Amino acid sequence: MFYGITALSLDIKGRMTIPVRYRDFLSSDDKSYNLALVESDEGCLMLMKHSMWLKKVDTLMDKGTNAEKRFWLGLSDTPELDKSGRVLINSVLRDGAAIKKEIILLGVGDYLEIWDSIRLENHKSNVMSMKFISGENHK
Amino acid sequence: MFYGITALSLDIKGRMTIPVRYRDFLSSDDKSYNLALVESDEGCLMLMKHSMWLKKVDTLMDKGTNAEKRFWLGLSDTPELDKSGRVLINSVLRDGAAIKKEIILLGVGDYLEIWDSIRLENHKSNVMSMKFISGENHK
DNA sequence: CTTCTAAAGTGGGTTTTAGTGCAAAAAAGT
DNA sequence: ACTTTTTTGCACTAAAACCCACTTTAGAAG
Repeated sequence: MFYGITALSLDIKGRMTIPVRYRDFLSSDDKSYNLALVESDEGCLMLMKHSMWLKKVDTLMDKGTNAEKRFWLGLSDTPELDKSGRVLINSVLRDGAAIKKEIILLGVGDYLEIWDSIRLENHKSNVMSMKFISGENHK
Repeated sequence: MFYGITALSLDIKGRMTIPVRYRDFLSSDDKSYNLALVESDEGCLMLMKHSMWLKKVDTLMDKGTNAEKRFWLGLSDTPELDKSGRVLINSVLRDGAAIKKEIILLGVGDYLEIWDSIRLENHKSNVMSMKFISGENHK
């Protein structure tokens, strides 16, 4: 299971070094280093095992909506870890999630979220102010 | 149960010495020194037993929202006490809670809160003014 | 259709920084 | 004054950032 927060930076070519503690898990199921990268509708990218992505895609082919297929099939990529443990983040997906150089990697159970560090800060303060406005402690 | 207030300081690498009176409790359940550190939405970090964190996480994996998982899984870390009774506070979490060097540790029942000393002062005066504005004692 | 060029992608080596452990020094408590 | 606890400093290690050179691709020009 993925959890934890890590600050990382992309190199000039848009590659990200995956923290060592995640590498085994990401590659465990089929001995290869195949990954999948999908654009989330919350403003980040999701990084997961290729096998997990495939399972999701299979079920969508059966009974998925167009919109779901567009996300999981269209807005995706299946990169690999290189020998140094790096992944190239497709430039289109990078732009889609406003990812520049400084990023935050969040483990959220089955997958990892890749956030532009500034965008995550904004997301956090949005969530907090939402809570404040609707919470029972207000007024 | 945790209670009480302690002032302490982080070393240059961001490590905090846990007061001795807390150490046994923090490590009692499974003989190991596993802890969990989660970013609170109130501006501090929560430090708790690893087992407590795990219980929360397990329930979230079942029926938690994305936002909740992002919080409890993503904005977390599971550090250990070293032989000197210190914990490394992850640099990203440190930044998230604006923690610099001087910190205040608050025991709040099941867990400990780690506050940047200045931020806690601000928090206290904010809470007081909020109460003044909205409370029944006003005017 | 072929060649040239620029950009994107790949691979590897080096430097820098973060993390860890140990131990001395300082501070606090008895 | 002595013991316990916390702070500080230093040395070593491992991970990630950085840098540079090579390869492949795609598009433009002849």
